[in-house]
Amino acid sequence: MEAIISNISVDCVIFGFDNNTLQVLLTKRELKDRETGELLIADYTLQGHHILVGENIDDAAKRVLKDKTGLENIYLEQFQTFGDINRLRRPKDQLWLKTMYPMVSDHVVSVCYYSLVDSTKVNPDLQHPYSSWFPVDQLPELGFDHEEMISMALEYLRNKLWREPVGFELLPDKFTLSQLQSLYEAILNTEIDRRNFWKKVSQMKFVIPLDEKHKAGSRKKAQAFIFSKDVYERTRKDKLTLSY
Amino acid sequence: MEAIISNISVDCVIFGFDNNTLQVLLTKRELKDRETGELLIADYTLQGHHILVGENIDDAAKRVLKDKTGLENIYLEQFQTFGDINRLRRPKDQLWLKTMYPMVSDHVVSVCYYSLVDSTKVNPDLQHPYSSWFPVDQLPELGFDHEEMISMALEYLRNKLWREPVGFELLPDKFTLSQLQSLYEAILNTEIDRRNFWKKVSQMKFVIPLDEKHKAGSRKKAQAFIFSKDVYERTRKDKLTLSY
DNA sequence: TCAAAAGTGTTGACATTACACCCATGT
DNA sequence: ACATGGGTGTAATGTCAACACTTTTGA
Repeated sequence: MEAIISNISVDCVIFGFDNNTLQVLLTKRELKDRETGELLIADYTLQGHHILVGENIDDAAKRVLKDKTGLENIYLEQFQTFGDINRLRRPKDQLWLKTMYPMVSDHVVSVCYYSLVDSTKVNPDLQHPYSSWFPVDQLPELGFDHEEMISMALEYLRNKLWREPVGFELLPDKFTLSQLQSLYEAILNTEIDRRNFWKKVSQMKFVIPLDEKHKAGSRKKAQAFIFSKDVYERTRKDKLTLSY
Repeated sequence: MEAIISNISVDCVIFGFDNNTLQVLLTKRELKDRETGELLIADYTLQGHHILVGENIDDAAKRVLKDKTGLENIYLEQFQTFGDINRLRRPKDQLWLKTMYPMVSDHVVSVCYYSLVDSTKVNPDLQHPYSSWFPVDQLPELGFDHEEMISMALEYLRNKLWREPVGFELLPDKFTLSQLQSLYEAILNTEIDRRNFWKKVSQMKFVIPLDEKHKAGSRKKAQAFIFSKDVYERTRKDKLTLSY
């Protein structure tokens, strides 16, 4: 077992997309009284871990992700560091820490990342028996300050989606326009006109139509598309306007 | 002297606006050989400090700001945490740390903030004899990874300026439209048509014309404006579009 | 009187929005 | 045959970019 740095951790908000809903991967946290068997704590937390001695924080986040999803080389972005001295001070969190990690410092600063994964590639049940997906708008009870982390991650994701084509990270390599549209609708929590969305997307040179057709649960077969990061990088123009 | 947490620090990129230029406040770092008097290190760094035991990281940033500028309640935003194990590994930085702070950990994670100040309210020479303002596009040699921090802070500031009216933090309470315009031009590094800018700004209900006239170095007196945060908060509508 | 900055409107191009019908296919 | 989602065009509106002349006033 490698040595941890006890006052710095990383937490990962792992987003996936399924059933036309934006989901978050959470891990169950349970604590029973040793004698009575009474459930003292039963809630969920994000995936996180302390950083190791000699480990970059970005690498710590990648490690957590690999451990919990089995995935590597996925979209990962640091969005905020939580360093309030009271962030672990709720009684149930104190109870959890005292019981499970008695040696860990009382003031842990957590560097938070969000990552976007193609949820068809993750099988949380196999990877980690206590993990499961929850829709972002129907979260269970959460430990620590993880609810705040998720809502802040979502805010960052929304802002990012608005400016950069990160949504594709959440879809399989090949996708249809309606999948893409419902992804945008789910993340931005809005409705989009299908024809206008089509028009917008067809201007994006980096969304490339394939010859293939997809029978994505629909009656009529829909055209499949892929996202080309390469084309995106080459054709991006950093427009600046004055608009707020 | 209060106890510090040796592996966590905050660094502040303090932006000001003067001479129609976006400026950064930097502190001189000098190290001379004790015997020969030879200058071993002569460069600049950001303002930073380790967090104290029992101190929130946001409060640590406020403390650094207060110490270096004398100002309180100013715009401050956490933008990124630097946690690479090699970030302090350049020979001159190692020499500096070994000489000045021999007890400090080798792996310091730094939580970075940028702040926006009305530079007319700061007198860095009085506040701190080794501090001075530098235009962001004419930086001196910098210690540690502070050059990267500044360029990342600038990126975050640009994105923010695009979406929210933070620029006013850099101006005196009363300002003219040409001051505001040259602020936008300096930060976004672009030229803006004066008439279009005027049109845009006059739609912003939170930029409020005063009866006063200002003789801001110009021949003709210009109208003075103030920014109302209150009006902004009440009239903001979070528009979402699909545009990148 | 003139140089330098302030103040102001119009037009064309482009982007966004709203909206309705036909098509292909699996049931 | 029909229900479901796929595919497409047009008109109205709003926003952005380009552009030139007059006014004020300090030197």
